[in-house]
Amino acid sequence: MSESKTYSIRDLSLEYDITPRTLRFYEDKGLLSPLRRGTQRIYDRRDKGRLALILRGKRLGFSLAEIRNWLDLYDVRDGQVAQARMLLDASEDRMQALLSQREELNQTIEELKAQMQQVEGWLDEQGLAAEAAD
Amino acid sequence: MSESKTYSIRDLSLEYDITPRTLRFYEDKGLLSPLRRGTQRIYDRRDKGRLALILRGKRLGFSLAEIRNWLDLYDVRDGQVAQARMLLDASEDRMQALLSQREELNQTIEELKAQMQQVEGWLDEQGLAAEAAD
DNA sequence: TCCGCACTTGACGTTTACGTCAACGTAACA
DNA sequence: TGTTACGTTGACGTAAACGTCAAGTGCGGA
Repeated sequence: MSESKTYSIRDLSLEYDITPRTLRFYEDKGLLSPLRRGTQRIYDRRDKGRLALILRGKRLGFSLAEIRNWLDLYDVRDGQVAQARMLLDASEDRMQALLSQREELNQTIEELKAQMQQVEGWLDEQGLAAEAAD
Repeated sequence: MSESKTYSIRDLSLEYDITPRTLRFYEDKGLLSPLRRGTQRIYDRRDKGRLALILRGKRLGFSLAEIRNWLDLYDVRDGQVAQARMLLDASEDRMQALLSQREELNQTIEELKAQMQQVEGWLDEQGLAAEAAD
């Protein structure tokens, strides 16, 4: 039973709410490379995983070019030690980028929180003033 | 002494490492509206603050259109209570977006960390095997 | 007064990330 | 055996975010 689950282009486009065009575009850019059954694309579990990574990368604001460079970091490979070292180095670079993005995100969140509290405080004052006017 | 600090287009482009073209583009899109001294743009402290927010928004992956909608949330305004309520509602929406982005970012970080540990583990095994071969 | 340099406004070009046809193949189903 | 649905490959279109000229304006210094 090596009946591994596979997906048509429509399956994936429905599940992830993207168009088939998008999937073909990602393939064209070297982000995906599904098998073919005749002329038709047939995606497997690995393709699906990569697609999920791609879409999350996009939501985090990375370009397809950056994402393509990083996708391999998630492929467990059977390379040599030297390859593994380079992989680790690249991973550390990406980790740094992610951490600094988290820093900026945290700052943005804190600042917005402060702004909101300020407006809330002002609203409370107005409420109290209205009460006092009774 | 209301000598508030101001900046030329070049000042800001150098400080934030963007081109003057970019600053004019942002103005065209309604993100900035510096004063004019004759025909020249003259940016003040508030403009500079907005620019910093714009650039951070970009680094976090938001479009200029989104950023424009959110910039006003950071302007302390002298509006009515109804205005303040709408402001708070909009702020909460944005806060939700930021929090869920942080969630995705954290997941990405955790997954990459796991991958890295896996590769490190493999490297250690190789090291031990080499030692044992002595 | 003239030079040079920074600034200005168009206008068109470019890259990224797809959308949108057109024209065709194929596979299942009544 | 049609026809209906889904799939394919081009080819061209488009929105966002600028880059890159071109041609003119204004101003402080020799």
